[in-house]
Amino acid sequence: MTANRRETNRKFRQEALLSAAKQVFAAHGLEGATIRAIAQEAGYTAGAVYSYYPTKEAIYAAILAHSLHDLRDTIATEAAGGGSDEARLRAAIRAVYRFYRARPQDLDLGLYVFQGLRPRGLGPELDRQLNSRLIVALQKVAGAIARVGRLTPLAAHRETVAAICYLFGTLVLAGTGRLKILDSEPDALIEHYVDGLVARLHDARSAQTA
Amino acid sequence: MTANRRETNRKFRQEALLSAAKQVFAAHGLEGATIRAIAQEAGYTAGAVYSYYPTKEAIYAAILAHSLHDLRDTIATEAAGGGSDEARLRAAIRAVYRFYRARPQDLDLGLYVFQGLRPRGLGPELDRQLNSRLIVALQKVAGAIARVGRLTPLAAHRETVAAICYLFGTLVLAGTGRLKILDSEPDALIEHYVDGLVARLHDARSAQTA
Amino acid sequence: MTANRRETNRKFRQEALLSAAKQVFAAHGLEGATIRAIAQEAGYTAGAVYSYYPTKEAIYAAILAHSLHDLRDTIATEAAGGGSDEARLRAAIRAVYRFYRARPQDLDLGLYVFQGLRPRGLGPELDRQLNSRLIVALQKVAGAIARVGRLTPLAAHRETVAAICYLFGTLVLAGTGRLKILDSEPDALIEHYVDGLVARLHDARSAQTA
Amino acid sequence: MTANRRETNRKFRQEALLSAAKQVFAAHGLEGATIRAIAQEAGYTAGAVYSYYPTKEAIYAAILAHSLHDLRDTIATEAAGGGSDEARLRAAIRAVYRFYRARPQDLDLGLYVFQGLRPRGLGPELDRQLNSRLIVALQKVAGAIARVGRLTPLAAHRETVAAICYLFGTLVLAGTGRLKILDSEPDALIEHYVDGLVARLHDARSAQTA
DNA sequence: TATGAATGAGTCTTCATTCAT
DNA sequence: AATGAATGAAGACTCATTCAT
Repeated sequence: MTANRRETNRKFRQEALLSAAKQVFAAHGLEGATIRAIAQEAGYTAGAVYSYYPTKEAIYAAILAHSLHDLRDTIATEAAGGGSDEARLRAAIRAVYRFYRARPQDLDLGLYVFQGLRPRGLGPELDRQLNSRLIVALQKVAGAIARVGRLTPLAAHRETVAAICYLFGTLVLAGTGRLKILDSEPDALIEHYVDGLVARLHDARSAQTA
Repeated sequence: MTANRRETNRKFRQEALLSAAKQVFAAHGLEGATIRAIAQEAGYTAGAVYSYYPTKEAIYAAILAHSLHDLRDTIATEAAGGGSDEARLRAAIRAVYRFYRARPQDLDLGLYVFQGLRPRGLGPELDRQLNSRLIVALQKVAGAIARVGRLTPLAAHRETVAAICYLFGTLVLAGTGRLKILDSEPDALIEHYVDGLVARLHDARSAQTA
Repeated sequence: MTANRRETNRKFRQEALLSAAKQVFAAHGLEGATIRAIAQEAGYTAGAVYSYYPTKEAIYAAILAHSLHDLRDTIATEAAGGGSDEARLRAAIRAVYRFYRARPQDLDLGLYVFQGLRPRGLGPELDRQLNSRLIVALQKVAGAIARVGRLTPLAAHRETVAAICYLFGTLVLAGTGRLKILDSEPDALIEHYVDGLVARLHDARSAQTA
Repeated sequence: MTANRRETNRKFRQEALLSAAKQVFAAHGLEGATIRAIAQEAGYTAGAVYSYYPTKEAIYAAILAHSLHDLRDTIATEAAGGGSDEARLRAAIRAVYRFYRARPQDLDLGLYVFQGLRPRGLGPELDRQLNSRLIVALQKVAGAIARVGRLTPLAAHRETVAAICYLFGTLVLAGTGRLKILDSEPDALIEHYVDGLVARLHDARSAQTA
């Protein structure tokens, strides 16, 4: 039991550290997120951080994993609510959108990790983990799309991917300030897209029925 | 004349340096693109770089400016070809897509510069330049969309922005390897989107005529 | 207690570093006093220095502050000894003289900091500190002069400033080796001046009495 | 003759360069006086400077030599004017004072060169040259003092050195801004000193006569 | 003589990381 | 588990100086 308690404590502090890291990251950006800053935010010394994470990259990885976990939860929660399939579809897409809109750093991090900026050492293991989580998260959306449009899994998948592309494109452009220049609101763009998508799905269903 | 020759030589070396910078940037990412690495790639000493660019940021700016310039040219060329409005519209969208698909670093840079990672000092001047170029580039697309769908400028603008979102989202996801995991081809996604867009525009036109 | 011990240790090493800095400064001049050289002299790596002083200028400031502190102490001690007002006056002037004669680098630093060579960033804060200390130190001298000569504060002040001019002039010329060329001993010059000053003050007193 | 003309031209440009150096030095301080800045001020490229001076230190040396030359001229001119010995004495001292007051950089340089800040390579040769010039310059003052006070050469020399100490001390303290803090005007201090000196010399003369 | 290109040593500073305590 | 001291490699940038032209 004592060992258990210790383990629990450890986990707890590890989480606290992660939380601090997120805050620093959000406040100072990826580059400004030094180990020292993170430690300080958590009330520790730089050295102490290494009791919990072997490497700075490991912290990034943990944040990212956390983020994806949260994303899955969010989708599950929001898309699980009662209502029609259509309502759940709308909810699922909106959930993803709002999630990243509210946590732009998570988007940055996700892109950062797999982009040219990639820090070495994150390696394929994390990559696989991320991918599986991503797929699981998307399955919800794909399922909803399939049901609303009575599409084959393949067609539903394609439509889902398209939606994801649009979604992330909107998020990125909004996050980089380009949308403002184009005098456009990301929320409206998303709603517009979802409306179009639903309409298309209904059409597909009608065509099929006919 | 000698002065002229010298100036030419200088420009040439400046370009060579930029080229080296692009390569380093492509190979090692933005963070790995140290002045030393760039200089070495170009066969110079670090100090020599400063004869051509006063600052590391200036190099980034130059690359970005270059990229935007090329983009404009590409669009102009590809979308100017004869053919129907529809053909030109397709050409314009494809041009943007192919451009960034072929030069993923340019996409990175464009996003990088205005993101959380943003280096200070590039500032509003470059921002404005980028914006104006972006808008000009988009005008081509918007014009084509308006003509094909006989849309009001406002409606055409909205449709254009949506297309851009989709376009960049696809590019980003492709560039970060996500699309592969989702078993999707970016080319197909783009074609699919364009087809849908054109169809929608034709519908709009018909509705209007009726 | 442990914290106390640590703090003490830290202070100690900080002082050791300062001491090293002074030596480097004395041996290689202000320009030669690079962070690396200082660190090396103290047996550290360059990076370690930054645990103790945030900036190179901070080291300069610390040395200067130290110096001024010592100067005040020296004057207080030497001019506080028993004896007549005259004796105390002589003691005070000699104290300043000997102080800087024994630590020529401190004179350099004091001049350096506020001269054309001035490093930026030391700024007004240190300036004010230096000034206040300077004035306090001089007050002792001015007081003695006033008492010996029964002068008004104003007259005493003027005489004090004159003495300071002479004092520092002698120190600078001695320090730069010019006095040797002129075949003169700084000690003798100071004594001579003090003698003259005292005589003048006595005269003033007599005149007043009469 | 052609060789002569060439030589003349060369000297001329060398002087122009020196002039530029002085200006840069005055404007940016000793540290800010880079070869590039000097060259630019003179309308040259950095490389060209090396056609005239083998080293940066050589430029410093040349400026200093120039300065001393000018000083000698100034004294000669101002102290040569008709009038009593006393008038010439006053004129000589004032000349030195005004000279350096008007060209604080020259004072800096003089101190710089022989102080802890000393750049290597200026060497004993220049030192000797400077010394001899200094002595010559002072001889004028010493002569005047001797005549006014009817002093032995030795006594006159001592008085001269004392005057020099006072003079330079005042200049240095004024230049470093200390005098302002002490609420004193350097001009007044000098006048005061000269008055005192002259009075003393008259006394000495009277004593001797009696 | 003058240029302009280039060098190379050096500057301060930052930071992830290690380790004795 | 945590500290605090220290390292060492790296980073951008500067500048006197050299040299082919």
